[in-house]
Amino acid sequence: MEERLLLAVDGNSLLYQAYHAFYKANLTTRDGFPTGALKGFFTKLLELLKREPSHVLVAFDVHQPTFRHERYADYKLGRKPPEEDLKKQMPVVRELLNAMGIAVIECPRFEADDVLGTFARMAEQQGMDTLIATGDRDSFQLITDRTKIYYTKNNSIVDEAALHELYGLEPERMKDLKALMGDSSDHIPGIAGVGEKTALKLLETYGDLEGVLAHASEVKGKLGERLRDGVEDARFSYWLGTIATDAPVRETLDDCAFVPERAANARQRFYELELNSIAERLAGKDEKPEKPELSVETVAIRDEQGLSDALNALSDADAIAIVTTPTLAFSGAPDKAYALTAGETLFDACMDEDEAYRMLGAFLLAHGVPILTFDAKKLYHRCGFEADRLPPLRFDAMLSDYLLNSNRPVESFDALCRAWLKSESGSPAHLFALEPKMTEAIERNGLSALLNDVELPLLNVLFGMERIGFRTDETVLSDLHARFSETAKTLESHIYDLAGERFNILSPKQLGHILFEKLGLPSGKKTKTGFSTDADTLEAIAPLHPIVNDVLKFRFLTKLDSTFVEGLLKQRDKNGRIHTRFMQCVAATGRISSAEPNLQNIPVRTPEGREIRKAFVPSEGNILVGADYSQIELRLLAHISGDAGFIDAFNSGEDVHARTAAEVFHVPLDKVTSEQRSAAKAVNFGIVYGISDFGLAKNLGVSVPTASGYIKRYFERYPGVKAYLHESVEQGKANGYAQTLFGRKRPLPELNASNYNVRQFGERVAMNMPIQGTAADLIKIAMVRVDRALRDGGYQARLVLQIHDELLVDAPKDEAEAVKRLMQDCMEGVAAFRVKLIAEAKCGESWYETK
DNA sequence: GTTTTCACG
DNA sequence: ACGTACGTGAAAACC
Repeated sequence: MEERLLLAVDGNSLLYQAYHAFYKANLTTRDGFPTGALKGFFTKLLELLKREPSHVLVAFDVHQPTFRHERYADYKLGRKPPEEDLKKQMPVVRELLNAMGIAVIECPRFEADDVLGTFARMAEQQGMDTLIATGDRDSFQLITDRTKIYYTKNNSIVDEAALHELYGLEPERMKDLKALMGDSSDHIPGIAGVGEKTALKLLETYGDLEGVLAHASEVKGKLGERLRDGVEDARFSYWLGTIATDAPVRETLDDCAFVPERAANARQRFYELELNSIAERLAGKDEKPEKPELSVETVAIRDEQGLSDALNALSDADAIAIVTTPTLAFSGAPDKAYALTAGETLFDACMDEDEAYRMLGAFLLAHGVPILTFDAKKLYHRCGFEADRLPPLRFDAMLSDYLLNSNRPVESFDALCRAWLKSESGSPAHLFALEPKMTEAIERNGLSALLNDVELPLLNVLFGMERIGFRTDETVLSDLHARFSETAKTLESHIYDLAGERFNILSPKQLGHILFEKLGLPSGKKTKTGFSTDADTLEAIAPLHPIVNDVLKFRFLTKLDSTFVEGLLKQRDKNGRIHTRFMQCVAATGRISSAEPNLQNIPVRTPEGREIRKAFVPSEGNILVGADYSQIELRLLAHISGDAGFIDAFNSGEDVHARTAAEVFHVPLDKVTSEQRSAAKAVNFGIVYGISDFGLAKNLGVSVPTASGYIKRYFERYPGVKAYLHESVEQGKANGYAQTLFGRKRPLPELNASNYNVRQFGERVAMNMPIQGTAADLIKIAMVRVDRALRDGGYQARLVLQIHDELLVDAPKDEAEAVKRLMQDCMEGVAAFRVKLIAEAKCGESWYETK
């Protein structure tokens, strides 16, 4: 007959032991969920399962008073509640056991060892052997010829013979031993003054407890006295120390039947808990485990000592991988990581994060160790680095991902890991796996130069610009605020008078109601929620009612005031400087964007708005130097299309829009009217945006056929441009992406859309991206060169702002002229095209003056 | 959280 | 017959 074995595990005992064994390892998941006890528990359990038991059960105490409590209220009062993070793991143990198909047995009012005893006897009656796994010596009383103890404290098997060797006692007499000596940890009193030695001696002499008590009068001296006084205590202790073998359990042995194949069901859950070593051991014999790319163990850092230990452990690492979300975490090797645990977990003893970054930063600079990270610029800020002393950056996953798919703005490191690895969590250790994968993709797509020579150096430049900030003049801003808000207030009451009631002018809904319903003005286009009230619509009806211009003016002034004046005042630091964030991985074309605040949309087109630029001033004793490219996108269009006529239009050195007008309208250059020039300018821009007659008509305020005629004549005059635009779309369709001269790519999934409008959009993107994107590449390269030239030349001057085709440098006055020339040279010399690149530079006491 | 409007290139 | 310029970010209203 087949050998049958019951493995009965004391869940509480094993879990406590596992918890304390792994406590020092600070094992957690990436999110900070503690997993040390789980790891210890299941490692041991798996070891036990190697004995191939036919039946397995894990018994737990029920968190209710046991029947012994009821009679002895003080019993075990001294026992501490489980620590917080052990508590968190308790339900997970049950969940995992259930997933493995292992019986979890609890018996109300009985303890785990009572359940073990009960099942051991049940097994014996069925002729089965039992192995009880526990770290509790009390269980030794359960030993029989069929029941052995696996003593987890020293991994030994205790059977009758072993027990005899240890104590010289039969299993049954273990209860007697305890009744005499007591057990402080279990609050079993025993007989005062009787320890293990004495108790063993007494039992040797008199056989059992009753024998000892019966002969107490024969014992001389102090000991005899104690025995006689302790009869009650001893008998009560005997009762307390007796493990039940008849607990009213509902489960039967059949419920404990164990099917090893079923245990593999829990594998996924173990992976989720990042207990990969256990998950792998659970794999069935034949099947290949569906293993994540990496198996990482995360060590929690709770305090400065922990951090400094972790850093010490990495002092010889070749590279350090760092992520900053959800908390700081780093790694020196693919299989191990360290993470600051969030404050609410684990005793609330999380160290101050800023201090952690300072310590990490100091370590990185001291060791000069290359780093791998996700968003290095953010990391530099958090570490408090200076732009002239940065650690070597080996890999920035955010930048690489952006170059590989500019259509998909990078949301998070977690999302990136999900996309590139089969991993649920964003462990810093995963960067070691991402680097080769993404670098290979970068190389395969011809993006290495763009990454290494443009984006990575630019990252440092942008960091410096963000860190230094742009000085602002509070007086200018508060004066403007006073002016704008006062004028707005006057307009507001004027509007209320004209409307005959008060309402929220800024609410399109309420404004629409007043204008189009109450005043009966003709409504133009509609939005999905109602009447449109945008500037175009209102300008069209302005002559019909005086309220309209007031509304436009009111909206204009409140926009300037709230978005810019007030917005900027809120963002000034204690030195009056504004630190924008340059977003390097947002725009699909490769441009940089600016946020919090956006310094790339400070007004310039209107006189009132332009005033705001007077608030942007150089540092004390300095001057601002501004330099901007002239018509860079159109020049690129000329170069890329190779259209001889268009190239001539630029190289003639004349006003390109006027020149275009002359050619398209067949008039001498000096006879071009301002309307003709505007039309030509609009067509030029339209080309860059991916022309459509409708869009041009709308922009110029002419009929669609008229606009269509302009485009037709433009293409007749510049056939190379027309061919280029056609070619761009064809290339886009063939490749699935558009690209710049420097190889930057933008995927064009829109070209395959079933929706006509989406496809049209894709075509315009295909036409626009190479131009806008190449211009973005050019100024990025120019920025790297300007920054390098300033540093290499020993200048104090520093870049402070980029606005797509314009750069601003904050320079000491005595450097102004040199910096001006340097900027112009760097910008114009960034590439040699068939059309010369022109950059114009100008100094000023404020940004207002540098135009 | 989404929509509308509008500032810039 | 369709509904349209390209690329951004921020404030306020609205739901």
